[in-house]
Amino acid sequence: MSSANPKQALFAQFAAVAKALAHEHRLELIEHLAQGERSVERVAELSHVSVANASQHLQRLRRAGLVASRRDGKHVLYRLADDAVVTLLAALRSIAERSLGEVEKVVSGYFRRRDELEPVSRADLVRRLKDGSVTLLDVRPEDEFGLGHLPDAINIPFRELEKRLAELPKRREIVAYCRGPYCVLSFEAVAALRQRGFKARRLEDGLPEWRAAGLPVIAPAPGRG
Amino acid sequence: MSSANPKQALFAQFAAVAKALAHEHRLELIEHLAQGERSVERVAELSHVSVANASQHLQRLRRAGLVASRRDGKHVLYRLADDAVVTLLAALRSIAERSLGEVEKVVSGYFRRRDELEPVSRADLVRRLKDGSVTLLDVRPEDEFGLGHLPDAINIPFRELEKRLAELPKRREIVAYCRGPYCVLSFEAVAALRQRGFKARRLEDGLPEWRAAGLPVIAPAPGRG
DNA sequence: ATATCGTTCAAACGAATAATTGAACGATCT
DNA sequence: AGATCGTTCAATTATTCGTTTGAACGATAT
Repeated sequence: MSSANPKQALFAQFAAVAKALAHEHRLELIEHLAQGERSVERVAELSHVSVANASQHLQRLRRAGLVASRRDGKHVLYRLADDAVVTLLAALRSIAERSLGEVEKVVSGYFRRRDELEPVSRADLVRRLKDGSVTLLDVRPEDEFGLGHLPDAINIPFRELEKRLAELPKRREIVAYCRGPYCVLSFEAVAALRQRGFKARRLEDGLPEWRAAGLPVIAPAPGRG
Repeated sequence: MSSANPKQALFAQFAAVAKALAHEHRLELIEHLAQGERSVERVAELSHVSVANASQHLQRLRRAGLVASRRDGKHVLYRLADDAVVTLLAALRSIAERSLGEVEKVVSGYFRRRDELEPVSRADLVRRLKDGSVTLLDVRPEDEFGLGHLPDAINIPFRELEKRLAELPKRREIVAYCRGPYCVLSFEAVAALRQRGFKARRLEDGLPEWRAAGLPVIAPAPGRG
């Protein structure tokens, strides 16, 4: 009987955050911002929406406290306000995966034979990096690598992978990672590497999850900040 | 370049779950269902909405895979589809607390002097229960206790607390819990008990969080199921 | 200053969502 | 069968949300 009014206010605030997440474009914007700071124009382009539209969605996210922004010359750079946002997205994903059969289908259909590729967990990777028994490969585009990457990772964007196979060890196991659980780059990379006779596996997570877990990330050189 | 279409579908599914959460009434309905199975009429009453309205909200939640329902005679009983829903709500709460200043104010204002009451963590409680050094007190209404409660807990609804102080130990520490982090019952109970000279603290979480963590819960007698 | 470029604002329209009402449905009891 | 009670459905209205358009703003660069 006690908590009528303030409780309402509380739920209203929680709902405000949920509302901010409740649009596919905004979720995609967040995923891109999870890779690092981005200008409005850039995320608009990555998400295939108009600049004006992206701008409004980003402002909505900012009002909800999910992202923050700063000005850098002509550009306004947006970023996640908090790594906990990645955790929230992971929880959302977990529910969607568990309860919605369709997602399962999409995942297992498009991200083919997911299990066959035996993903490596974060904890495993940490161990293997310590004893030096793996080579860590970041297959994202060069600019995203520049915005932050895992320690000891080498960067060969997926598109250049075939040309640059010589840079990779033939015997040692290779662990590839990219943006996150639903980014296809590392799937494709592992498949390609295996076909060429390399020993390759995927990291289960991407950079944002790694960072959200509090593990060290090589930050960008503080150039234009 | 690779993941245009299926990615969209994925984000659309995630957004569907977020949309289901994006209404304060639905969040409140979920909180009540987190206590255990409830009829439409009952959650409508608890949430102060009309039955028809609650029914529609509940169906929306069901479509999103967040809750499930079954028929029991005249009644339709709803429950959470998955304990992971509690985890998702916790993530939502954590973001809202961190990023929205207003929630902080509400919390520290209404749930007064939260820190002074030194909440007990789940892990702590498990340890203390093992060595038998605490009495565990459930201050929720009797019917909610009946729908599920922590092992070894005794039930004294908050409204009866003053009348039934004799049932509580004077020396041993008492740990009180209720519905969850934003339920006031345990705050009030601890304050009241301390004023009477009892040694009392709050459990940090409520029943739903306990259950979601995979810890054992005394289930209701399978009477009308 | 003027031009240019990235971002935001304001207005407008169509689409989706929420709450209310009263009727319909389903199960139980007499 | 008929009555009753809890739940759902269908239709309505008010409100909110999403996208587009074109203008306005702010920070360079010439």
